[in-house]
Amino acid sequence: ENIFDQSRMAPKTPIKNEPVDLSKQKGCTPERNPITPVKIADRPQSDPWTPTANLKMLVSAASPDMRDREKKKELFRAIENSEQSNTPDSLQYDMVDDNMVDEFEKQRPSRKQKSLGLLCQKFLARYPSYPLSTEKTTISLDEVASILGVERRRIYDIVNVLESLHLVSHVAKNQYCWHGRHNLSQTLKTLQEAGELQYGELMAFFQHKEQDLEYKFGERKKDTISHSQDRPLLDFPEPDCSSASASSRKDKSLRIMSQKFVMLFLVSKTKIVTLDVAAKILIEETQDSADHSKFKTKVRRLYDIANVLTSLGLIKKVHVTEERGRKPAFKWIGPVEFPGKTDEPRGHSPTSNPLPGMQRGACAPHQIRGTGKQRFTRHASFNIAQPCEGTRRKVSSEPNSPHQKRPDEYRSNMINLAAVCRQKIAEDTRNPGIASPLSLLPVPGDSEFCVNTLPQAVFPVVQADVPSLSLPNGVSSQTLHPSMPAASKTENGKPTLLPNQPFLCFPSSSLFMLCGSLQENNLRETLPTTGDVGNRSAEAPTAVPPAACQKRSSQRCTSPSAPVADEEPAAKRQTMEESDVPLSLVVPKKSFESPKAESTPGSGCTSAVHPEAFHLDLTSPAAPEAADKDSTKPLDTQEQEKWSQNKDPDEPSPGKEQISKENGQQPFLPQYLYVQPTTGLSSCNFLFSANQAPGSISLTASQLPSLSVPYVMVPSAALASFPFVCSPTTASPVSSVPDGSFSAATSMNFSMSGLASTTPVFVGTTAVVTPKVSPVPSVDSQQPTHPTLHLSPVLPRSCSAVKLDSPMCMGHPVTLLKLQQASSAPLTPKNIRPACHEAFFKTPGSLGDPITWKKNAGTQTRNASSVQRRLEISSTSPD
DNA sequence: CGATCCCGCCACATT
DNA sequence: AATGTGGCGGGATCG
Repeated sequence: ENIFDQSRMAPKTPIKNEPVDLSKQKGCTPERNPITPVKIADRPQSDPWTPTANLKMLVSAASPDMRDREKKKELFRAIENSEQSNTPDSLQYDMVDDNMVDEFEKQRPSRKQKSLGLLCQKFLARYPSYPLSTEKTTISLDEVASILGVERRRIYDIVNVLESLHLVSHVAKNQYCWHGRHNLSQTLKTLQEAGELQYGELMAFFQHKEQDLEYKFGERKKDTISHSQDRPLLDFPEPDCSSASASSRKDKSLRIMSQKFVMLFLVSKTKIVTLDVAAKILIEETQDSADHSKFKTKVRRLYDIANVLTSLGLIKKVHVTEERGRKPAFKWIGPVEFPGKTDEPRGHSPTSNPLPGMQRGACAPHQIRGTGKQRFTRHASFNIAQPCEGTRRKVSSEPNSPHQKRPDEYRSNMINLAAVCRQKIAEDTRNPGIASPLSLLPVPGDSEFCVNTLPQAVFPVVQADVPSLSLPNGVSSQTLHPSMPAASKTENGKPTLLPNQPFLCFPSSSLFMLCGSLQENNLRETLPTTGDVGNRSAEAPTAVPPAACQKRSSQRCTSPSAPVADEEPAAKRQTMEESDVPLSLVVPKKSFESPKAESTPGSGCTSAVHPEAFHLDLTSPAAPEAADKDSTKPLDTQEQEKWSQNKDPDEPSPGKEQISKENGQQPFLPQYLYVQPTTGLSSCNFLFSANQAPGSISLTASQLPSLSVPYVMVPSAALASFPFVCSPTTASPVSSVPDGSFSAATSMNFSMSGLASTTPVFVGTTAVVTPKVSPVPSVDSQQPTHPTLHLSPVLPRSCSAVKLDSPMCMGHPVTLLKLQQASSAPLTPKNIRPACHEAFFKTPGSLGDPITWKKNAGTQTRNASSVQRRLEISSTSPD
């Protein structure tokens, strides 16, 4: 049989004719069933191979057995080489459709025949573009490799790129899960948004300016952007399955590069990206270091990626002739607008319908959508209930599967929030500047999130915030993690203050805290971006809303409405102008409407900001708590939408106003917003701290990555139990370093004490906690310290400390302390699931591993908090 | 001769 | 240690 295949394949037209078997592994079952390929019907026949489906099927059926791939491989090769010439016949059969003129060419295994692009086509031919939601298709690397007659290494190249677009996910060793293109549009949208943030300016710049500038710019960006870019993968929220494993590892540069590359296209106005430009932009690395070899290597990789993307029909090769001559380039031929989902053939897809609730501002929709990608499924806190989660959900939902998609969603939500928050803050702040990168600390209840959520993913978005600049991804990500732990629940805590450090304590039921400092560092860079944004916003009021929103959103999500947009840009500009200005947060009342506020229109968000002493009182202690949540999903959903949309400026909430006022009063002092959630969001509360007074500025100056730790998000549920304490960077004496600049970035500390009932969580932006930081503040500030998260175990046993260093990140050191009660037992992320809610904190296992850390955190979070319940509900209900 | 990019060594991660 | 992943760059081919 094998031979048979091979022979067929061999002759295959050089082009895509070769038949590929598609069917094959659709079954979830590990074992392959020779099932008839249902897919055939399903799949869009786009594939040239279709005609040969029968053969394919046969082949596929046979294939399973072929374990002896090695043997096969050899055979294949031998066969191919020798036989190709010999057995063109087979081709002929299949070939019918096209006669490739050059059939002859194929004769020898010319290099082309072995090209990655061709291989990828074969690979893609095996799976339906739009698999039925019900069926899961697993891909066995070995199998595929053997069937296609290539080494695994090549399959990795393909899969990695596909994975970056979420067409597949890494399920387990040697196992990938085929998702198809259902979520492609979402993914692209997300990438576009992220791309806008990260590369928007850049691309604009390039496009406009051309090479000359490029160089300069390039250098510049290196400073600013480069660091941020690299690090974190740009993951984005992904719909479904996320492979758990993936993230931690090295860089997976191919994946990241792939995403970045795609971003460039999406951001590009012309939709054409030249290789060299892409390579330059994508070269992260050390700024100056030997570019040449690197460049070369980068280009090689880009070719690899381009081949796969070409096979996907997303780009095509073109040449751009410039003054200098013609340069190789690729043109995006895939979907450009992602209002909804482009790809989905089926209506069923969740996304297809915008939520009823969301219509409103352009922004909202898009955001939602973005979120949507993830699909509302998950985020308990937000509860986006989506009826439809359909496809992706399944995957994610699987109890078993280690990976969860949720995280993504969660992330996306987070992101949205962050964006919103930032905006507000930014707006509020005098320095419009913007945004400093936010670090989000989600403290999700679900371990899953943690797991899935890779820092990267979330962060990227976050990073995005920082518009033009690069955000230190790592930082952000790191931050998140820490947050997680924080999330752990404590029971109520009473607000406690720390004597020395400025902390905020709140007893809160569930709430989200966002502590952020805004920095303007990168103003310059931002400028360009800003301009673009502004323009864009103006241009596309509605249609583009999403994109536009995001773009600007990064910092501020302004409402779609033009006016708003204008404002923001203006702010930014100002900021730029006033680089020096300390970041004070000024909260514009109207603008300020916090997302939460929106969310809780009725409920009333209470926002309390106390600049003084950083002390926050949460009046709303009561926070209705999560309880509400349980009750209403629908609401939640809406709320969610709102959330996502929250950008919309429209709804100012009183609370906001107050906050703004307060902020206004003391710009310098850290500001916090606390919003109580009402229904949908109910559980989430947000605190924004805009502290960083002057310091922030310094940062800018310092060049540090712009990161400030702007916000901390805590999942309400998680928080609910514990008291949260935040210390704004600024305040910290230690870090006091004049430059708070760095300090800001510095660190966030979270400590969770596992007091019996209540665990206080401290979040401090200041480096204070971290020894390193404190000691040499100034220095640190100067240098980008590695952003590190330190989790110091407060309690000997129960506590686990994790340190995360992200080289990338500039230094926000974060200290996290988790205290857990003894009770907690380490949980495996996988296990996580519902069952062990309690265990969350425990994980001890890998201290070092951030991921692990996250997981743990996630777990922790999970307690029975309302959030969880929601999640469960949500997940289930759809099912 | 420059553009492409296959091939597979080898390092690092996971099991 | 074995095996899975995947970075990386030499050098072969293509055009």
